[in-house]
Amino acid sequence: MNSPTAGPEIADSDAPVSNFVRDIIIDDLKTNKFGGRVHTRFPPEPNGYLHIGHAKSINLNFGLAAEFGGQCNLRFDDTNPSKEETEYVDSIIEDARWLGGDWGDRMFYASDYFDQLYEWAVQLIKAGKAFVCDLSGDEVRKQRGTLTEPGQESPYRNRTVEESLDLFARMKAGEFPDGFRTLRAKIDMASANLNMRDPIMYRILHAEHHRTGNKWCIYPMYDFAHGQSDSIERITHSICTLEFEDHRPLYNWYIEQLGIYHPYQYEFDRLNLTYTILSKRKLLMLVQKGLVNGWDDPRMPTVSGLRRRGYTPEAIRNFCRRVGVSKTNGATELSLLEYFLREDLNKRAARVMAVLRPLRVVIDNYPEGQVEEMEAVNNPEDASAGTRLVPFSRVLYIEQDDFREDPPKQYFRLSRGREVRLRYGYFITATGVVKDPATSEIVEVHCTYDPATRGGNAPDGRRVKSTIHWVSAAHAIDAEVRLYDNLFTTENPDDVPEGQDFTANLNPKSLDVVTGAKLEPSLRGASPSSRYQFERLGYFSVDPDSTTEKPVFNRTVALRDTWAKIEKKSK
RNA sequence: AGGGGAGUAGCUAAGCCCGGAUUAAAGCGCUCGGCUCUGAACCGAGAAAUCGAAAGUUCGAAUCUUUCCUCCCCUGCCA
Repeated sequence: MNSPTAGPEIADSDAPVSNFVRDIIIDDLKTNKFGGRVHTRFPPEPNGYLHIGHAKSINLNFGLAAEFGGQCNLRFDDTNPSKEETEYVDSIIEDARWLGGDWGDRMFYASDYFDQLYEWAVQLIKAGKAFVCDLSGDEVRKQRGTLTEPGQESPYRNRTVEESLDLFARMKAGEFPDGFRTLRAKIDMASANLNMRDPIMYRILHAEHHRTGNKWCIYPMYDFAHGQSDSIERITHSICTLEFEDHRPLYNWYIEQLGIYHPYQYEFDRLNLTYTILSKRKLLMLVQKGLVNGWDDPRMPTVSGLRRRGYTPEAIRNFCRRVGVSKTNGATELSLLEYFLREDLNKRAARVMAVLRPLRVVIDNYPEGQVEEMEAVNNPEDASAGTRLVPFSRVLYIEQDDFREDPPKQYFRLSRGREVRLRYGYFITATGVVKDPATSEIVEVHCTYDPATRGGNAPDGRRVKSTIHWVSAAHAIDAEVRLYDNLFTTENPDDVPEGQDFTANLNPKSLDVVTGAKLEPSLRGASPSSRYQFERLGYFSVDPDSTTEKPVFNRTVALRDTWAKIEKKSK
């Protein structure tokens, strides 16, 4: 039985998990580096939907702010109008909020700062730290050098401040076509860090921006926008992923040259999950090619997909906390995520009986036309969930898997001559089967019941080895149930033979639509997105496609299945 | 000698900065047992780590030094 009070292990599970970013913050608080402030930000680019990797970042950034009494902003990194759309910002807001992100009124856009960024660019030109470059994209690439060789300085590098100022103003005024000129920082073409080889600050892009419309035809690069945005928002700890480590010197350079408030960047490892792809580009490809049914397909690792699948924000949050934050790149096992899902659902999901693949059971000695209402516990983990009544009658459905004509050893369920318990019902014993003469498939099982075992207990104390679930045929609701399996068949979907891509590892059996499922009548009118445990099967939630006439359930995750393991081993 | 990161049980990951108080945490996974009207949950036990390798410093090294190995990131006018 579960204890009603929070035990030590529950307190432990809420305790913050030590990580290096947190340690840095604790240090900074100790040395009063930011006057006791902790201010983070979650900075998605609105060019795709959020996925569970972003959830890790959200959890880190908002979690750290909350733990130390600070704040966390939501900021859209929207400096590239050609890839960004309002559909994405809407979904990001919804998803980040669903995950528990609370940014108060601090929702910003890098595009809010375009005017300021432009002024800062002018400031750097005036200081001789930036210049307008007339080189084409190809030429810039050629002159950049390689990993082992230094680059060459642009012939425009030493043009006068006045000329650069004039040209930059004309870039802004729209006098030049896309890609015709750029504004570049004057740093060091010989730097071993490619990001420091006179990086481009602004490029010409005659594209409509989702927020600023046609006001601008020059847009700042990420590097010239991100740190300054952090600075404007007085961010203390700017936490990003590992691939930006190389950018940190540039992040610092801009801030130092500008002489503005200095936030500090720290990098952590992005989340990888086995059997899962977490790349916006690849996820977008799955959507665009119709390999899944949209961003919120329940097989997708997107936040909207997980939500539709039936995940809870708490489960995701606990997972993120447990997975930790470090700088090692590896892949977390999907089973860890599923563990936290089941842990949460076990506490909150009402139990209910549903039969996915029905097999008719006729109880020969049960009075025809009789119906009894059996009392069933809604949630053994939560006494306050109460009980409900489930109708019992002469003809029932049980799971096809729960009857075997030739039971293997260790199979405890129903077979001819064996007695099992119908949960909250009666003990029944199988007496015979009816087969389809054409296919010799079992279509019906005949049983007898023991009237003394009503409710599921034998007064003589005799035991059965198994309890199975059932639904009264006359009272059952028909439903569609969608069973999901991993979207990919391999732990690392990117592990493919030469010349193929990750789609080669797509699991053809990732979706199994069961149309003839039978549900107990209490499920009638179950509200959208509500969650249940179908006893002995798993956790299920109502899909948005569901209607009163045609209920649709998603299997969120199956229950752990020891029998499946035993069966597999004996094969 | 391009630069930047990382290597602790199957996975994730504490500890490393400030060497000894840890028998090198913990969770997941795995194995076994108990309990049970869900083969679930729960409870208990267990296996599992030459701390990437080697050498050095030291009374003492996962922690300090050196060398080596492996993996990841960087040559977008993407973020």
